[in-house]
Amino acid sequence: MSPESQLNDREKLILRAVVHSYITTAEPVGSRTIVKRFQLDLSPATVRNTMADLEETGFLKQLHTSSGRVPTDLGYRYYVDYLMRVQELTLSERQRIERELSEKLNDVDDLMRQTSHLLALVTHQTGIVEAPAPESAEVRRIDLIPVSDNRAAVLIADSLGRVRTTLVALEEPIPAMELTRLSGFLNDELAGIPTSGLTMSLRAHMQEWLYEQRRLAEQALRVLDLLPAGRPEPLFLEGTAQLMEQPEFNDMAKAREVLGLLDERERLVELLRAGVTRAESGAHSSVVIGLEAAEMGHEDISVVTSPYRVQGKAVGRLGVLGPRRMPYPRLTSVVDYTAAMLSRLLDRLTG
Amino acid sequence: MSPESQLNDREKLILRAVVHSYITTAEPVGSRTIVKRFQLDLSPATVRNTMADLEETGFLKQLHTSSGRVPTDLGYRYYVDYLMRVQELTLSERQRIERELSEKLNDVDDLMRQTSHLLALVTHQTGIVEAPAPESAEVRRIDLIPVSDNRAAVLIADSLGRVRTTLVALEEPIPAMELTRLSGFLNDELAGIPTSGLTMSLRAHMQEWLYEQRRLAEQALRVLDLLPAGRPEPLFLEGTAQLMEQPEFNDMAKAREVLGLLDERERLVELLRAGVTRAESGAHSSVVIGLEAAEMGHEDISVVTSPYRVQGKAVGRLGVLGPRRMPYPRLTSVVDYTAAMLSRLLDRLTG
DNA sequence: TGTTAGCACTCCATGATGTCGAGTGCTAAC
DNA sequence: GTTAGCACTCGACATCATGGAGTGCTAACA
Repeated sequence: MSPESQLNDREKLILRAVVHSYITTAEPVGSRTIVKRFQLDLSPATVRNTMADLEETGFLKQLHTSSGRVPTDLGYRYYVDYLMRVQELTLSERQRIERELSEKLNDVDDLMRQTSHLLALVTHQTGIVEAPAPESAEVRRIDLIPVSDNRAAVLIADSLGRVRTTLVALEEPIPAMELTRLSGFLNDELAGIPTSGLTMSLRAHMQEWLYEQRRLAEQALRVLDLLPAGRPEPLFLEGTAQLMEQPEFNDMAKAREVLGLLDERERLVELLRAGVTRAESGAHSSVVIGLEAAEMGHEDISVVTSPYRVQGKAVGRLGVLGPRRMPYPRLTSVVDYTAAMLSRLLDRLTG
Repeated sequence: MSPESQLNDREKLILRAVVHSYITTAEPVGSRTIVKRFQLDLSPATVRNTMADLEETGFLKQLHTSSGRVPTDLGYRYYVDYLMRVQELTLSERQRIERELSEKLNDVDDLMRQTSHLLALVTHQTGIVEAPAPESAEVRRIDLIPVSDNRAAVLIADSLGRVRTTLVALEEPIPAMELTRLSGFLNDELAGIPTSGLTMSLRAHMQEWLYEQRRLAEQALRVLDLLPAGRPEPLFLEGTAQLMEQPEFNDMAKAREVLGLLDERERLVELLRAGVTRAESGAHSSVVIGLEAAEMGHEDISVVTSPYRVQGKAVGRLGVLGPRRMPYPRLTSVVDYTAAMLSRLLDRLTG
C-alpha cells in the first residue's frame, strides 16, 4: 500500500483544509470553521467524524479536549508530500527576485548575501544560504603579494570567481622578485586542485617539489604553511527580526530557543543538510518539519531547502527557516525558484 | 552650582543604593529593602522621605503609587557621572580578555570579530565593534591581478594591515605584463592617500596623469572606475541571543523592537557615535542612557562605548548595547579595558 | 530641627470563581 | 452514510477577594 493511499478522498480533503487553515490563521481549526471557509458540501458533524479518524491515525491532534485540531508532524508531512498544490510565483515576484539578485552580479559573496536577504524579505522567515562547498571550487590562481617587510598577502582565486586574501607573517623578508617567482611556481603546481585540499596537496607535493626545485619549494612551503587551516564555511543568514514577528514567538521561551539556534552556525549547517538525506535530493526543495529535527532539540521549527548548482553540479544549499507552521506551498516555490536563479547567475559568473 | 552638588550626601547615598539595587535585581526598590540590603543606619521612614525628594527632583520615579522606586534617565545619568565606583576587572578577567584577543592577531577583521564576541560573552549584552574609519587608513599598496580573461582582482593593502580584494570586470583582456606595469604606476601614485579618498583622488589626479603618462593612466582609470564606491563600514556585532536573556525582554514587544534595531546597521553606527558628541570624547567610555537615545525611537536601551586608537589616534569605537538597566560600573571597565587592549594589539599589527 | 514609629491607604500579584463561546463526541433520526 | 441535536469540556476572559510590599502623613521623640 503506497503511503498516499493511506487516506481516502474525504480524509485528504479535510486534512488539506485543516493544514491550509491553520497555516494561514495560526488558530486551531474546528469543524464549523472548515465547512464555512472552504464551502464544503458537508455538515460540520461529518467533518467532525473524519477529523476524529484523522486524529486516530495520527495526522491531527487536539491541544486539549474540545479544542480545534492542529496538524501533527505526520500531518504536515503528508500534506507536503501529497496534498499541497505548489503555489506558483507571480510574474512580478519572479521578476523581483531576478532583478534584486542580478544587481549583485559582481561578487559571489555579495550575491550570496543578497540571496539570503531576499529570501527573508520575500518569505518573512529567516533566509539562509550556505556558501559553496570548498570541494567544489578549484584553485585558479595563487599569488603572493608583499604588503610590508614582514607580511605577505596570499591571494587565492577559485573557479567560482571568488577571491580570498589571507595575510601571512614572514619570518624574514622575502624580496619582491622572489615572491613573484614563488607565485609563478605555485600557480604551475597548484592550479586546478580543490580549494579544500590546499593544505593536503601541499604536503603531498612536498617530496616531489623538494627534489626538483629545492629552494623555491622550501620557501613556498614555509609561506603557505602559515595559511589558516580552512575557516568554517560561511553561512549567510538574514531576517531574524522578521522571523520573530510570527505569532508563535509571542512565547518568549520559544523565541529564545530559536535565537540561540541561529547563533550556532555549525548546527545550522547540519540542519540545512538534514533534508538531503531525507528527500532523494532531487532537483527540488526538501522540507524538514518540526519534530523530525528534534534530535537537535528544536521541535518547533521547520526548514525548506533546495540545492543550487554550478555547471550542473550541486555545490551548496539555500533555504528558509521558520516555525513549523509555515506556508509550505509558497515557500517551496520561492526556495526552488531562488535556487534556480542563483544557479543561473553563478554559471554566468563562472562561465 | 555644579551639577554634582545638586544632591546632598544622604541623597547621593540613597540614589546610589537605589540604582545599585535595581541594576542587580531588576525589581523596583523600596525603603525597607534598601536599609536592610545596604545596612544603612537610617530607618525606612527617613529613607522614604529622601526618596520622595529624589522623586520630586526627577532622579527616581514610581511605576505606580505605592510601588518601589526605579531610577529615571536623569538618575542613571547622575549615578554614572558622579556616584558610581568603577568596578575594576579582576586579574583573571583582564588576562582572559588579553588571551582571547591575542589569539586572533593575524588579521584585523578577525580581531574585530573576536572583540565583539568577547564583549558579548563577558558582559552578557550585545557586543559591537565598529571597523576603523576609512579616513584613518592609508593605501599602502595597490595591485592588479588578473584572475581570468575578463576579470581582475584589485588588491588594496592599507596601513592598518588590512587587505581588501575587489573584483572588477574588464571590457577587454589586459595582458599580465600590462597589469603589472599598471600596478607599479598606481602604487607610485596612490600610496599614502586615505582609503576613503580613493575615488576622489583618482579624479583629482586624472588631468595630471593623462598629461604625463597618457596610456598607463587611461587604462588605470578605466579599471579603477569599476571599484564599488565605498561599501558601508562593517560593524561586528554579536550576542543577540545573550541579550535576550535579560528579564526586560520577557516583554516580546520590547524584544522585537530591539531585534529590529540590531538589524539596521546604519542606525547602530549612529548610536555608537551618539556618545561622542555628548561626552567630551576623552580617553574613556561614554554612556548613552535610555531616553537620551529616544530620538531614534528606542527609549529602553543604553549603550556604553569607548574609542580605540591606532598610533594614538582614535579611529573607531566599540561597546555594548543592552537594556537601560545595565551594570554600568562593570561595563565601563570592560569596555575601556577592551578598547585599550584592542588599541595595543592594533598598534602591534600595524607597527 | 531632624528622625522615627505608627497607621491608614494604595496597588499589584495571585488565585478562586463564574460565564461565554467554540468545539467536541455521541446518539438517534433521516 | 449523513446529519441534527444535545450534553459536555475546556480555554479565555472578567470579576472578585486576599495578602504583601510599599507609600505618605502625622505625631512623638532626641
